[in-house]
Amino acid sequence: MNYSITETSRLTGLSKYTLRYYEKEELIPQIKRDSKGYRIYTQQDLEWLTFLLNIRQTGMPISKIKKFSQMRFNTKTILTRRQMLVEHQQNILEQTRKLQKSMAAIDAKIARYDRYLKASDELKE
Amino acid sequence: MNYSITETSRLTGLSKYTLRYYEKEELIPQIKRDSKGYRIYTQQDLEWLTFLLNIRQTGMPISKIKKFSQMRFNTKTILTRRQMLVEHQQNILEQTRKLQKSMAAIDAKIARYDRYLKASDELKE
DNA sequence: ATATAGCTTAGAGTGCACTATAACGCAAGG
DNA sequence: CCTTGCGTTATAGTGCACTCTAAGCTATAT
Repeated sequence: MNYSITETSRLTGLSKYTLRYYEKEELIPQIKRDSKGYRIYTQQDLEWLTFLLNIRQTGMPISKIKKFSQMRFNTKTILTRRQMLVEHQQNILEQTRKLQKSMAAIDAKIARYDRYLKASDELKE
Repeated sequence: MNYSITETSRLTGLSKYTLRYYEKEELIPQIKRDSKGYRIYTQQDLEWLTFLLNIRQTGMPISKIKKFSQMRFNTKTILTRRQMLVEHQQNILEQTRKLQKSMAAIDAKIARYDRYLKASDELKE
């Protein structure tokens, strides 16, 4: 139920450096400490990190994630947070369109290569 | 049929700085010059830039685009180029999966918000 | 003729997101 | 008792992809 920074790093794929950096940058709350002052990540912290990772990996900048995270424990901010997420969904859709367009362009180029390869192959028969 | 750097910038959305940078970095060939030494982009240059933009915007690093571009006029490299593009398609598929996963996670969070908003709204009736 | 607006170059600066270093502390195992 | 192996902090460095500056050169418009 509780995890050290090493375990959390392994579970999330984020380096220890990054975990400390995210905490300093207020992307995650101040993590609880044990008697030695070591960080103890809870299940809730892990879930939060997992969500952050999703939005981070799809391009939400640190600065926005920071704003979003700072509103986390204030229910008055729910509409604002909702709006931020809706905007990020628009962003994701835009990225998806770019990926599709790029995929199609590459398909076309590969098809051209294959026609060339087939044609030069036939010369050898 | 031919374009100045300003027109090319407008047509591609790349800044003039970036166009010169791409040329210096060999992502595009040495562009033809007019009597004044100004760059003249041909239709073919534009098409190449459009393709580069597609793969760049989907995350292919400059270093790889450079390798790819340098092979462009050598038909012996077609299989290598083909392989690079296939690998980039794998990359695009992976990105697509991440976008979908993130989209689903955001959907779920928005649904949570909406349940909260609905519940607190009902208290006011 | 001179201001404006375009172009050139080499090289410096920026912003982002990490990533690493230095210098240190503690506590359990051989 | 001291090495290993965690942890801490503040701060510096890295890599990428631009982005801009400085200094200068034309050609056309007023």
